[in-house]
Amino acid sequence: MSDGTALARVAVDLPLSHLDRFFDYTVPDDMAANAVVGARVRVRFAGRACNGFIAERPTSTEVTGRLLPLTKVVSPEPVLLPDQVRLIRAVADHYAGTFADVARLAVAPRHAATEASAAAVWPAPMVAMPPGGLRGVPAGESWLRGVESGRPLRGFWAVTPGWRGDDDWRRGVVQAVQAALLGGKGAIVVVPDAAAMQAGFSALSAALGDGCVARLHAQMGPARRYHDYLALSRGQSRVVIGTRPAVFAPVRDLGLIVLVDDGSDAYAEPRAPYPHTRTVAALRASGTPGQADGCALLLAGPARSCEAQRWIERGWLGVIEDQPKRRRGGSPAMRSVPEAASAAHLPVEAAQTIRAGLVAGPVLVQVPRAGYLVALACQKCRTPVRCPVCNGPVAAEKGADGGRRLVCRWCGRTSVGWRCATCGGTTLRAPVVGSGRTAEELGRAFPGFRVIDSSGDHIVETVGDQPALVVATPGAEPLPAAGYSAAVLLDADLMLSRADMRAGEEAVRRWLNAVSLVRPGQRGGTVCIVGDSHAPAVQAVLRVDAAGFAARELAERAAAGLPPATLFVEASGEGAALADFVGALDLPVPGDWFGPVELVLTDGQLRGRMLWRCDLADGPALVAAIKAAMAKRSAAKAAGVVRVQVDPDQMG
DNA sequence: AAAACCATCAGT
DNA sequence: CTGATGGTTTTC
Repeated sequence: MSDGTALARVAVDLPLSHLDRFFDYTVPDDMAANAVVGARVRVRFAGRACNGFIAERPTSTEVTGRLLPLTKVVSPEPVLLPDQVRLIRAVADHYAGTFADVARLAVAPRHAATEASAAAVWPAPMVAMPPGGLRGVPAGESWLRGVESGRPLRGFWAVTPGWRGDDDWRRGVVQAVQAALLGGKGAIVVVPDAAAMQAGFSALSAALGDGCVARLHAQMGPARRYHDYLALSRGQSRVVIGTRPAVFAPVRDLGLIVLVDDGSDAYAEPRAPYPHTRTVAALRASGTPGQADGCALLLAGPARSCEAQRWIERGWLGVIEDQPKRRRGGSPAMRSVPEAASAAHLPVEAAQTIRAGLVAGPVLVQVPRAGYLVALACQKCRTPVRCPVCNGPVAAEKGADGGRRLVCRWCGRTSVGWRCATCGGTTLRAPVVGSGRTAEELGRAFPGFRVIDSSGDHIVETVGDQPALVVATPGAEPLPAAGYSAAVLLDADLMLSRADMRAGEEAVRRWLNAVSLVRPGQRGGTVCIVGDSHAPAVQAVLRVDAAGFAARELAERAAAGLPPATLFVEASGEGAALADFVGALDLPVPGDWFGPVELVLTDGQLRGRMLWRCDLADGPALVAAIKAAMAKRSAAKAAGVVRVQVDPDQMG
């Protein structure tokens, strides 16, 4: 139908997956000026008032019946660009989710007061590309020139791990953004956390000028977040740095997406449909044939995820990295020592590394996050269990006979038949120990030095150049003013023995991120890994060979039929609902399915979990079938909730 | 939640 | 054949 009536195609905010499409409304004359693409509207849908966005302004409609008019244009602000509409649709389709769910992740919530006050001045960025960064790396310079001339190049920048002042990932990111700006386009930089956002923001502001870089981060507060979001959608700012939501940012004429440390678990969105930032970035950079242009994509970091490796091996990403010689020279000197014979107490060589490092500056000691280490205490009176000989902390180990025995982490002596010295109790409890205790222990071993403890809820952001012992969990390492003189990476074997498909990849990533903060070997920087040097992950760090490790890991995953070489889809829910869902499923492709793999009791209810696996090529068909089954259930108003996750983070 | 749709059936 | 009725499907 095409009779000249003004029309609006609306993405209505509905929770039902069988209604996951656009609906056409007429635009009353008095709303014609405000009803722009991307505007928030109110509409009547099935008798009730709903929120929505105008996704298109079509000139004709397929709908044969009578159209309802828009109820109201909430605001003429175009907060959803056509480019985002396509991206949100593509992400929803990839994850068997709905447009409405993805839109909720993509669009900053409205803050009316901010919208009205508006008119902040965003100066135009200045561009004068500094040396170093990508320009100091083979293939980097030509990559930058390509982006500058508007080509949608995709690259993986393997950042050499070692302290180089501000010439770290930030320098290359600034250059890449400048290349996009020189090409007349905008840029998005996505980082894992708020600390990295601030670090990157400072670097970008210093290079481009104060006040021209927008930030997007869920914890910024509604007013600030909407303020910066509007600056982008209005075209006042062309550059944004932020966490997960930034990958959806309304940047006009997008020329580049940069994703820093793509292996970080912070990129796994915890809300439905659980999109991964790396996948969203790839979808956005790829564009839609015939509809949307793609843009350049740069993944950057010292580590290499299996997914990145897969893209590299398929030629989808080009590698930008130092020659091996420069990579070695730019990295700290590496060594490893086996864990002390008994348990996790500090080996002599690690203590030497710390002592030598403390002469020249701060020393980083990386300890696994609380939850991996277990310290024992008396169940009754909570008194920590101590070694009867040296009063050191004690760990429980399995003895040769299979029975439990206690081993001192200081002196290594074993004991059996423990009895609490305070209350006489004989039952042990195993509370989780954080880095606090380790900091305390290390402080005692190196008296006279300042001890800085950074983890969890007490993260220390920076540390000066004076000698200090810095104990930190992965991701919580304070940024050093002049680099760490040394680092000790504790409990490598423990990190690698986690029951997680990604244990190795994740350990290498965390270690290389720590190594990146240590001065190069030429300037005395030393790193000591405490763990089995035969483990491939430890070898990868010793040889600064993230690429070799990723290639090996990817081959192993492919051989085992694990992601990213295959596609997994997980469905979980209460037993009857899950069974109903499985019944509604019409599997179109060959593949395996497992399940219900697990029946766990959650507050008295049976919860089932089911996994499907198929070749990547069959992925779209499997996902479409899963979506169809969900639509069937939602249309039939079926009872119970089934949660579907495509590419789940944990495979169990 | 409301409207539109559709099959069925009693009353012509 | 028509119009009333009630359950099902659609929803612009």
